[in-house]
Amino acid sequence: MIKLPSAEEQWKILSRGIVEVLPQEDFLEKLRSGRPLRVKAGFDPTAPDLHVGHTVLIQKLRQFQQLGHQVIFLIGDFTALIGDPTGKNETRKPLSEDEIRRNAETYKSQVFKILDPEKTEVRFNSEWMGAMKADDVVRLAAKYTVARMLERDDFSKRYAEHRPIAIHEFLYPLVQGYDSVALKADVEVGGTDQKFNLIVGRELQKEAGQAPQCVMTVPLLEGLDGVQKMSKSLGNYIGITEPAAEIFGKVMSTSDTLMMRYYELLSDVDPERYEAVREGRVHPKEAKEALAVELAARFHGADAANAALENFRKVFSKGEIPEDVPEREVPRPAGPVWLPKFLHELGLVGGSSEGKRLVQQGGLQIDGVKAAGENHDFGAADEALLRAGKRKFLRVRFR
RNA sequence: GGAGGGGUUCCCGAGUGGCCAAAGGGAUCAGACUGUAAAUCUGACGGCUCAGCCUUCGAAGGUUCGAAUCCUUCCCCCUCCA
Repeated sequence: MIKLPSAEEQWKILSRGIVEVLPQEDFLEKLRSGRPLRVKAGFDPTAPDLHVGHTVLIQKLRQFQQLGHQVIFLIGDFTALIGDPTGKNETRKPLSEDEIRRNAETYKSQVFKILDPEKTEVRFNSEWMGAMKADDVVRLAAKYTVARMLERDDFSKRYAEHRPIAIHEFLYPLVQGYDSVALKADVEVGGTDQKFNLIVGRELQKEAGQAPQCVMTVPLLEGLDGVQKMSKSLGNYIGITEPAAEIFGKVMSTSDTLMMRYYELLSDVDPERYEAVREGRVHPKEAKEALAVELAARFHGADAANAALENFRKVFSKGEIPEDVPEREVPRPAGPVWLPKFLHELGLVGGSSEGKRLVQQGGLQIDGVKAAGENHDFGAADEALLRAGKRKFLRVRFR
């Protein structure tokens, strides 16, 4: 049996960066009991590509895990089968079982970059939900009232605005809550948007004669635009499977304000350093680079992260050419080429109109010189280095 | 079942017969400025063999010299009443 640190020590670690724990006293009591807690977090297998926004929660789970608690990684395959009706988005197509299984696998491989697979209990809620008969579902539905459902912010808002709420949307919180019953969860962690669903779990556990779980919420991470929450569909995310250089570049492109937020929610730096950054005692550029290295290293290792840093400095700080410029061989043109088309053929732009625009606006450099016109004669040169916009490089070799 | 509102270019959203590839905003891209920051400014922003041509305004037909705008049918979304 692992000896757990004192409740107070644990609290110090676990309370960092969270929004709230309900009820707090109860949570401390559970920590004091000294037994490993069953800590549940649910994931929807619809989006197999994790981004760093998801990792806020996963990092929290890791803390629990490192303290000796039992983390339960719940994959909501049953819920995914029904299809997710989240608010404004149009109803998603239900996934096939095969897709779900594949997604779940991808999920696991990504999550286990952070969590210890040996110590994580992976479960699927189809295990118990799939076995339910219609009458079981009715019984489950009977445990909650419409009025209480409408307490959910999202529902009440839509109800007030006369926007539709489909009946099955009511089932989501219920199913999620029932998962806690099935798993006998002591704690459930989720994003703030999950608060209502997490609380439903408490109610259902009480009904089932269990001690209700504590509910811990973590903030939703803002995406790269700094306003909306990070999500794949908004394209404002940093994916954890992205190449180190991409992760690095994306972190560097954040505003200073957003960087602070990322420090708060994603970084593992020690408290002194964190304070120094927060108080502006570290130059923002330097702080940002450090964060970019930290995140790139988390998913790709220190070597890749340092390489990304060096390459970044080289290209953007010193204006040099990156290490790994992709190359293409093309037949030597007979005379001057029309650049818009040429760029399109090389895949540097989406179409010749776009290429034309790029050239006109001075966004194209050939061997470090801004292209003067739409036609260019490469003459007898054996190769040329093209730079389209800020980040796209290509070396063409003529043969 | 009844009544009403609506589907416009990536998104929001103007546009009710020609001056409409379609206002405005957002997003995006490029340039300037920088710390590849943010903010700001400038420009671009359907496609193409690019002073021209082709394809767009839910779909298909029709009226007209001419339609996103008018008519017909159809599809889809939403609200209210029951």
